[in-house]
Formats: sequence, C-alpha cells, structure tokens
Amino acid sequence: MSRKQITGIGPAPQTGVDDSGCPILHVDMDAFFASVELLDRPELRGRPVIVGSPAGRGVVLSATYEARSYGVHSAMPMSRARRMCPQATIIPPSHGKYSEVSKGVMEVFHAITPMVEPIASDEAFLDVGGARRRLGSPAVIASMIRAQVLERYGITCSVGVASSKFVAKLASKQCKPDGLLVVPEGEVVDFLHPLPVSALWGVGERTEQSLVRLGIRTVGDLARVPVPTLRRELGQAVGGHLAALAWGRDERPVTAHVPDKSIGNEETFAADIDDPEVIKRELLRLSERVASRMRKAGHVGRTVSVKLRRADFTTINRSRTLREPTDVAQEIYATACELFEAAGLERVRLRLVGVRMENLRPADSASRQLGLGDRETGWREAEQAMDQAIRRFGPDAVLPASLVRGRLDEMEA
DNA sequence: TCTGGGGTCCTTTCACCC
DNA sequence: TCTGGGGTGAAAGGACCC
Repeated sequence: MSRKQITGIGPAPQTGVDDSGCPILHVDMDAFFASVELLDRPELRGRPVIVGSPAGRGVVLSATYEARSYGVHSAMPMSRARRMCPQATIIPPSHGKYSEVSKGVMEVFHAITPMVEPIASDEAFLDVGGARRRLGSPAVIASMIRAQVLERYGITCSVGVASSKFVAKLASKQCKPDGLLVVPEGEVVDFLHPLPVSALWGVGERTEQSLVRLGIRTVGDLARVPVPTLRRELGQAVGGHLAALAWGRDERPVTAHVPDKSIGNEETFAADIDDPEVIKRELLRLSERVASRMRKAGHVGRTVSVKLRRADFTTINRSRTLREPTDVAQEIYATACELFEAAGLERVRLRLVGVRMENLRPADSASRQLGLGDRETGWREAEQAMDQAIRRFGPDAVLPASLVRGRLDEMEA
C-alpha cells in the first residue's frame, strides 16, 4: 500500500503518495488546551498535565499525551482523572488564551485558502483544490500548514489528507500526534474497513452498542449489512448515512460560512438547588448572557428553550416559539420563567439550568411589529446601553438589580 | 464512576390544515 | 357529518461531536 504516514516536520512529503484526488484537509491541533498551557509553563513539558477545573464537578478538557498514557482522556470526570494520575499537574482552563491562539491558527489557514470550515476552536476542514497551482499538491500544503503553525505558535497539529471530509478526519486522528497522513482516493475502502465502527463520525456509545448486538464490530462488517437492515435498526437517516460512510461515500462540501442555528448558555451549580428564587436568578443571568451574545452576533431569535437537569441527571427541555423574534434579555427571561414554572419542577433539586435561543435570523432582516396591546418597553435600548458600558468598563459594570442583590447575598454568606 | 459547556442533528409525537 | 391520510411545523427527548 502506498499510504504514507509522515511524522514530524520534515521536508516535502515523499514521492509515491498519490494525493491527486485528495483536496480535503482536516487539521487538528494536538492536545490543544494543554499545549497552549505548556507555552507558559515550559518546565512541564514531557510531564502529565491535565486542563480542567481543580475543584467541584468538572471534567477533563484536555490532557497531554503523558497524562493520556495513564488512561486520562477528555470529558472524563476530574475526580476520576486525579485518581488515575495523581502526579499530574492540574491547570484551570483559560478560554481567552485558547481562543486567541485559535484565531491566529485560523488566520494561517485563511492565508492558504478561503475555503476553511472551522468545526471547533482546535480543528478545521480546508478545501485546497483551488490552491494547488499556487502552492503545490495537498500533501505539500499540509506540510506547509504544520510548519507554519509550529513556527508561529509553538504547538503541533496533525493533518489528514483525503478525498472527503470524513476520511480526512479519520486520517488526522490516525496519525496523531504531530503527524500527516494521506489516504489516496483509490485506497479509501482498504483504509476504512479494518477500523472499529466507533471510529465513524456519528457512532457514539449507544449506536456502537446497537451495532455490536447485530454482530457488527468493524467498518467492514457494517459495509456488508444490507442498507434496509441498518435503516430499520438505527433509523432512516442514521442507517443510510452510516451505510454510505462505510463505503467512503461522503459528498458534504467544505462550507466556509455555516450560519449559527442557536445560541445558548448553561450552568451546573456547585451543589444541587431546589430554591425557585435562586433558579430564576440564574435564568436571568443566563438570559442576559444569551441576549448579549445575540446582539453582538447581530442575531434575533424566535424560540426560547429552557434546559433543566435534575440531581439524578435526567434532563428535560421546554421551549416556546414567540410571535416576534427578539434579542432582548427581559423578553427571553420572562418566557424562560414561564417555561420553568410550567415544567412543575419548582421543588425538585436541579443540578443544571440552561437557556438557549433557536430559530435565529439576522437582526437587520427582522422588522419588529408591535401587536395589539403591546407597548414598546424600551428594554432593547436599555440593554444596548448596557452593552456599551460593558465594552468600556468591563463585564461587572452593569447588572440587573436582582443579580446585584444575589451577589450581595453571596458576599454576606 | 459520576458525568462541563458549547453546539448540531435526528426521531417521535402531536396538533392543525386541507 | 364523520373519518382518514398526507403534509407541515412545533415540541420534546436524546445521541453525538469537540
């Protein structure tokens, strides 16, 4: 097989790898948050480091490969990670720092091609089909990106090069850390079929269990199952989708501008709460955050959705679609409170509440109409003034009175 | 072993209209 | 007048991703 894995930033990739049908790159930063932290703490290089909240109910956000060798992985409860690797240095996350590096890395991508689809702060798809004449073959461009990211930001990344998004994504995962893997167009099926089904995008714990019950363990096993059987067992869309992926069929293009579908914030309490006043105060805080983010992004939304998670981790969602779209926290909050009250959980211990706005559209396309009996409250203007004050004086400059009261209570307690 | 926070997408159910 | 079916949109739940 001519598939080649090239590890480390070396010269241009070896000859003999046919990347001619492989315009799609998936770039994935290695242990991103942990790598960024090591830039400030070089003395920790080569040692187990975990990024995550050191206290309370948190999960691992990122871990160095030294920590991973003890079994630590992201999304694992911190308490468990600490037990598995007690010698690890634990660093609380600094999201501002990560988004700054992320922005810089995305600029490196945009200098290569405008066809960049970010899928998280630490990874993106690139379609370099249009950059070949200017910069070279996809594998050459991939090497260039790896070298530039390392040079400018001091962190490594891995790149998968393939004919489709999902194969590129699997390729980058296979060559991690600090690698480059080209999967030639003609070798996609050979590459895919030995992999476990859980490697496929969209197969999580539940779907894997369903597949194992059917005796399906590898992608090759999956490929041999008749499509109607998969549709019956997994549902129309998921069954059809996985059947296509198992044969390497993935037509999704790299899309540079994916519009936001929803904006939300949620918070897990340090201890479960059953006081409706405290919960409503939290709903107000979250509504303020969501509305402010919507105004910053230039969105209004029509559907208010509230998420409530009980102490036993069961979760319920309640949503309501408004007559007119809004970006006003007071309107979002009023609806969120009604949904919370209607859910009948006012004396139930909750561990998390969330507020989300869906059905988004650009604010400038939405003309607000006053209905019969409505009155213009002036909340939008007040909140826009708050946005300005916050921009000038910081996030604590202005707060609704009830949140100030809540903060005073916390200080007195 | 006890589960964050930001999202997207899919499925099911139900109401409503024709 | 009653019944049924198809289409559509909203709501709720849940799987999955990073």
